[in-house]
Amino acid sequence: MAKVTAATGRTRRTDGAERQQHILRVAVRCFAHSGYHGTSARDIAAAAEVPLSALHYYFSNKEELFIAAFAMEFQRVANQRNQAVQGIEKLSLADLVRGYIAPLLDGDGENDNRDFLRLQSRALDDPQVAKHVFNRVVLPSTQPFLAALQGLFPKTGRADLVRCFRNMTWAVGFAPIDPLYEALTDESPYPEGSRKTRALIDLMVKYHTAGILAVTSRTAKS
Amino acid sequence: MAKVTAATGRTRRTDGAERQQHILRVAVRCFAHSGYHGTSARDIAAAAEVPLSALHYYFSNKEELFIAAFAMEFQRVANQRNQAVQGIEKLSLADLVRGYIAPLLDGDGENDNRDFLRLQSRALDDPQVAKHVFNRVVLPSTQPFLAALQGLFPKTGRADLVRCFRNMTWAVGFAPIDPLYEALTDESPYPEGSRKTRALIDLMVKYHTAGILAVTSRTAKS
DNA sequence: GTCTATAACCCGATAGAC
DNA sequence: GTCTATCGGGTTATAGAC
Repeated sequence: MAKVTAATGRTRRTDGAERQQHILRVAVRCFAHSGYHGTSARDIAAAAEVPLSALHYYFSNKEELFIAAFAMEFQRVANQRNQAVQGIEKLSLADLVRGYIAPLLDGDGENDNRDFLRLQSRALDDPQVAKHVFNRVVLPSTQPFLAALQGLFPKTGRADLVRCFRNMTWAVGFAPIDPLYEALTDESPYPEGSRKTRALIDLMVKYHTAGILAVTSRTAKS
Repeated sequence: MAKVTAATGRTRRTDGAERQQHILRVAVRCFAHSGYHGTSARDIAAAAEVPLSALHYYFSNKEELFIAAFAMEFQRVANQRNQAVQGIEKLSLADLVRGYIAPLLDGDGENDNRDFLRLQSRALDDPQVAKHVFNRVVLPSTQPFLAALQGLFPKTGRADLVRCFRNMTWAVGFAPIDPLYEALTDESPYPEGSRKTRALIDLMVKYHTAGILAVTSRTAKS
């Protein structure tokens, strides 16, 4: 409603680039909560306290806004991941898996990653959006992990390694936001406190390390 | 558009119950493809070649239509699953995992389960719909599997077993419809032919059996 | 660059004839 | 039970004043 602050009489954010960032951050929250089709541009404009036309000025349409918001959020998490993995010279499988999983589950201290995880699942809402997002943003960032995995298991076919990688991706992506986990255990799926976070990370690392090992150990026939 | 067949001059389906079923089947396809918010009631009516008001006559509103469509599809798959598991007296972990995974991936001969898997992911589109669908339909059907798992690993905490179960669920649910698998391998994520289907089932059984074993083998500390 | 106002269209749901 | 027609309100996107 009120798009003007009492103090200045001007709009909430004065600098253009900063306002653009502000819109993106709000868009992440809105899209993460209600999905692509479930969020209207008006919802985002209202939540960001900017007029609707500002969204179309900075981002040509709703689809581009979603992709920009997703790309920003994905890059933030990818940076955390890169920090976690770099510096380790000779990676073990467990280190590699932990390097992928841990940043997703314990955040960076300031903001947790629930909105990112939800947003990632929301990218599937629309087939065209999903195609753009996966091809432009997600796909390139998978190459380092897959290359490292292939380096550890040179005799395993790439398709099988991709299956393993995606098993891990989907499971970790939904674990902290799983509505059924809550219904089945009466606990939040998102771990509260560093102790529970560490326990969940350890569980996931154990599970997926063992899964990958089981698939790669005998690659030929069943 | 044309809601009337040339031959009879009457609407496409004459019997009421049959028409209701027809609408449900079409709704599954539509919702599976475009999601809850991405599919309009008009889309479904047009695809089913019935007037829009027929949807509101048989199902009071869009949300109930989605839940009915989901419940029908879920029950079909649950029946396949029960057939696969029953008759096995003393289940091994691998049998249990295979009993869960195989029906999802090889269908029942007539129709494959891709629409079901997509529909399942679409149930997350709207928080309220997700709550209804998970609590009313999905949650009760998980009890037999979880109870059997707990029977195999009585010393492991229930929360950890639920984590394992959901790791498997998410991974298997998205493996056959994963857009990134296609982008990374240039192959369809849905296995074509019985040979590839068997290979995928074997891979998934191996992966998740090993994952569950790794988590349950030492339950105390890392 | 930033706003208001509005165009052009689509949505779910229902009234009421048959 | 089944249809057509429509209501009231929502949507994305843009035109045009400032």
